[in-house]
Amino acid sequence: MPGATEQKIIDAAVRLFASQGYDATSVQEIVTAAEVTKGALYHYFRAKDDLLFEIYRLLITAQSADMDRIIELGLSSADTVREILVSLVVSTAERVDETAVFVREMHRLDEARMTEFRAERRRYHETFLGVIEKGQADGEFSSAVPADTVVRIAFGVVNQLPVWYRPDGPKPPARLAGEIADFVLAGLR
Amino acid sequence: MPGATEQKIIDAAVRLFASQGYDATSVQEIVTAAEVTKGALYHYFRAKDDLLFEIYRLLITAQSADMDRIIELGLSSADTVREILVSLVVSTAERVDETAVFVREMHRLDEARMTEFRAERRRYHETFLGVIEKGQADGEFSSAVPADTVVRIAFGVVNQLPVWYRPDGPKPPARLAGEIADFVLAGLR
DNA sequence: CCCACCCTACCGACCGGTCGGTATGCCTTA
DNA sequence: TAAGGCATACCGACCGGTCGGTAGGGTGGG
Repeated sequence: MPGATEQKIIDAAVRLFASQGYDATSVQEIVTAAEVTKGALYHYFRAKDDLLFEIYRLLITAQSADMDRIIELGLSSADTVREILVSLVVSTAERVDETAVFVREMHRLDEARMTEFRAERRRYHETFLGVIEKGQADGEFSSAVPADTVVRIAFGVVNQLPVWYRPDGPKPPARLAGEIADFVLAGLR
Repeated sequence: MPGATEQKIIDAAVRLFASQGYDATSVQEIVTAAEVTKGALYHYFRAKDDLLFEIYRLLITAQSADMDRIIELGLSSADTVREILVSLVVSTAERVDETAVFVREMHRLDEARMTEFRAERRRYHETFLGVIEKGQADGEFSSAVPADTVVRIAFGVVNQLPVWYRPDGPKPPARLAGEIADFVLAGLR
């Protein structure tokens, strides 16, 4: 539960990292945009890359929770896949900047944090994979295309979303999410 | 037709930019890796970001040419889509580093070059879009999901490929490409 | 045949400037 | 009056880019 100053710093960092990149954004720019000073930033964060870590943590925690919640509903495989995709696309559209930073700058994490994140991503990845494999085993989905490729395709669109999605574009996020889910499910028949 | 020294510099730059990012890679690192000196680098390139520009140019030129060549074959919509996807996935797998740099650092181009690249990308994008729309108009493809969403999904996988593809992984590129094409075409029925 | 001349390719010490991070102390609130 | 919650001034490392210089091969006049 970050305080007001902490939150202002993170918000400014996300916005600047998303538009210019991590290295191209100086600490001075961040504090100026957040209307605080360097003293305040280094009071709350030990180093610049703690900001990156915090951004990732917030994003991945929220997404993991969403997926777990959906799976516990115990829907059919098709409905589970649809719900996961829709929730993922909608929540990604709501947080395009965070996602853009995450996708572009993940490799800048140090060894320890990288390992931690890879484990979390892997868990996330394999949960979704499990849903599709179950649907294939039950005969609800076709087995023509291996499940891992389907997962790659699904996450591919989502992670590229910050590249082309614009909040003021013609299609609202919910409609986009529906179209993407339709297409993936069509491919699974 | 770059000379040996020039080529060594570009190769080193691609490798380093892909693994550490553009800003995190110093000119000194590049020349050390390429076994040349700063003098040599600045003899061939006016500035560090000329290297980025050159990397993008090589990549996009090759891919555009591939797509044009396939379209001129005059195959059915389904076969054209399949050929485009297979060629794109295979050529991207062959140049994962270039693609990783392209996807992650494109926003660092200056205004003029950015405009030029957006135009080229748009053309590329719309050519593929045209193929799918034609298939839908002919009744060869379903119109359930709008063509632009399909294009986004297809380019999404390809651009995310550098994140997970490993040349020494279990699936050879051609097989991966086939699976992806199968899935997209299944979604278009 | 040779030597003066030149030109391309390359070298590496150096510079101005910026950046992440720190040291120190004030000031408010409990 | 102690303790967080900041502000300000500053540091040293490093970075992209420059610049005076060199090595060596081609070439043309004598």
